[in-house]
Amino acid sequence: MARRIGLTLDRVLDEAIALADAEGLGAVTLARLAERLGVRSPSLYAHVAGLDGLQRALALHAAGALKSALQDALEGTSGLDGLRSLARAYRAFAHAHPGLYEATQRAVTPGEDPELSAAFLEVVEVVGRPLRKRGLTGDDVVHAVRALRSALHGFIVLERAHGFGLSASIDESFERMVDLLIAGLHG
Amino acid sequence: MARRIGLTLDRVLDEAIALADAEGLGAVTLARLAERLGVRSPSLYAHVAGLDGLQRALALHAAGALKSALQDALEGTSGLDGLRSLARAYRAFAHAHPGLYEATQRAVTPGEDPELSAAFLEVVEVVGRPLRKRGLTGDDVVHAVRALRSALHGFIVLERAHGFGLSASIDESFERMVDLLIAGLHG
DNA sequence: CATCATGCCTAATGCCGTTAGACAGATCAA
DNA sequence: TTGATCTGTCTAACGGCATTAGGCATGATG
Repeated sequence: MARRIGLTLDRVLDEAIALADAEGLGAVTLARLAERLGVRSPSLYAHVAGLDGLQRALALHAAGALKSALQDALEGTSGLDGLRSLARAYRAFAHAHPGLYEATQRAVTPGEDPELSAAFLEVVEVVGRPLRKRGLTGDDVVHAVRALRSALHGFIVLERAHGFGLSASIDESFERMVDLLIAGLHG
Repeated sequence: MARRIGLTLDRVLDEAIALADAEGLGAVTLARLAERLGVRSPSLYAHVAGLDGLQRALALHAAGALKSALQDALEGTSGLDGLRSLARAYRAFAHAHPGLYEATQRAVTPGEDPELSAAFLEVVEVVGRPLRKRGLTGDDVVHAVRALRSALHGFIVLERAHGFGLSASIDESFERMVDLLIAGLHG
């Protein structure tokens, strides 16, 4: 009976990512994933620590992907351009990989899972880079990064939840918000 | 056998709210709710249209409660004070009623459920009030409200998910972000 | 060729939401 | 008071989900 399918953590993760991006993180269930992989759901436990482990792996992968996207956006820019480019890349990533971006929101209580915490921290560090370049230091950076992340993340969440009912252009709203942030963040 | 418990939509909702605020919206299941109410879960269907209906009712209630809180915060303020008071009230509501605030995030696809859409729109309208008072009109109000909501909502979500790892004061981060927004929003 | 580890399987458990249908108690008409 | 009807709760049952235990064939290893 159909043994040794050749399942692999990477295969499983790839399929999970595809499913998450196509139908949302909530659609990523072990049962559906197994079906897509031509396997029974208990078989997945050989590669992943249950649903929770899968979601954690997704979050880890998502953090790395987001970090890369932001780094790329910063490449060859300077100062204000960098901040704007970063903001656009952030939203572009969320649009291109909605499920992965969702995975980024996984709550991680302080003590547990230092690896995931570190991965998230690396993303935060990249966001802070253009701010430090502009001369911010110490807690000023932290506060500024928090404001930036809040605005970007909030915008994306509201946008995806169809929270912007009125008819004005959402793209323009985003650009204006970024203008506002850049201006306020010592521009 | 134990008939006519006297269950009521309000009783059900109150218990659901208590559960949501105590353990998060995800903990609000028909099974647990029924147990708390001393009833079997199918009995809830006489009062609520399944889990989805319950969540919708929670969202509706939450929108009303948030709107009231924001209106109260605006009472007797003017201009800049109003905006700051509103922002603080927004976060205070999310802290005091985490489950209810979570219910506020229910995604509602444009066409369906006009009643819920209208309820959410009323909250948005209150947020826009101090901006209109300061002379903003037309799309300027819409864009400004979107920026404001994004920042406030994003901050709250990140805060609750323990997304602010570093040690700087979260309260100060919030005040600074509000400063930034007020300054940028034509202050 | 014999052994063993591994990757997949089936079976079973328990939780969940949901539906169908029975029934007791309240309400109301006569 | 009696009897019919309505309604809120119940039990039973189904299907989907995650998860665990245990079996077994295949591939790797000596």
